Amino acid sequence: MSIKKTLGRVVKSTNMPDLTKSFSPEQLAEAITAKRTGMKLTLVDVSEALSLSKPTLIKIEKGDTNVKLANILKVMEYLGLSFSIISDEHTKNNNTTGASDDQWY
Amino acid sequence: MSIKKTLGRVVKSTNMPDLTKSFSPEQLAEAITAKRTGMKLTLVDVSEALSLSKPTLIKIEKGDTNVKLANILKVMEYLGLSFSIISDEHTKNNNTTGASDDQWY
DNA sequence: ACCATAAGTTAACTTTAATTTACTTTTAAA
DNA sequence: TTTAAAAGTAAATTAAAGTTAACTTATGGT
Repeated sequence: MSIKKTLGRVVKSTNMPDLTKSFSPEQLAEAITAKRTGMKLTLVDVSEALSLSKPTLIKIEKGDTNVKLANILKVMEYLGLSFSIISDEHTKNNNTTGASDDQWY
Repeated sequence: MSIKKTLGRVVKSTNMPDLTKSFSPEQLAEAITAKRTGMKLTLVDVSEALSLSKPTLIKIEKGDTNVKLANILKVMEYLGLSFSIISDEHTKNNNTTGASDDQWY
């Protein structure tokens, strides 16, 4: 990690988005950028710490989903973010038969 | 989608994992498999509906994180699953300076 | 206005995920 | 216990993600 971190001026410092809402890629991107800037880390700080290239990190922070999950999880873990899984219960019922045994959804 | 879906016998029908637990790739994999089997869909059903190859789907259901996020999201959306983002607040404090302005985390 | 630092872009290249096809194994219904 | 459908695996090819390195564009402090 770079020594200059403590000397660095305060950068943009994006506001934290509402994390209770259900997921969207843009929202994840915002959360990551907000966390990183809030912790006063540069893209290079993170990219060096995680051995991840800067272009990939930027793709992640732009909400591009054409990125390996592994890389996104590395970044999230490093910044103290994580997912939880939500099951949209009883919403879509595309059964042709109407059979309804053994179903919890 | 295959016509034989209504004729198919009931497959494994894995139990739904506890989604309140903190996120792990394995848990996501379990949730996806549980949802799919609960909806009585085969891997080929899903793979055809989403134009996604069977090997990739299997990687996802095995918890392999070397998969594009886009593909995982396609599957989740189709099955009625989604993420929410969690911020582990006030947990890791790796400041060297102790400076604490402009920080919400 | 200057200047250093961070952010973002681009192109050539490397690595690897994803597909295709075919095959093997497992599963459960008849 | 046969047997057809589903799950899982493997190898070869294709498509695309990831890296590197150099460059351009912001951004903010002095």
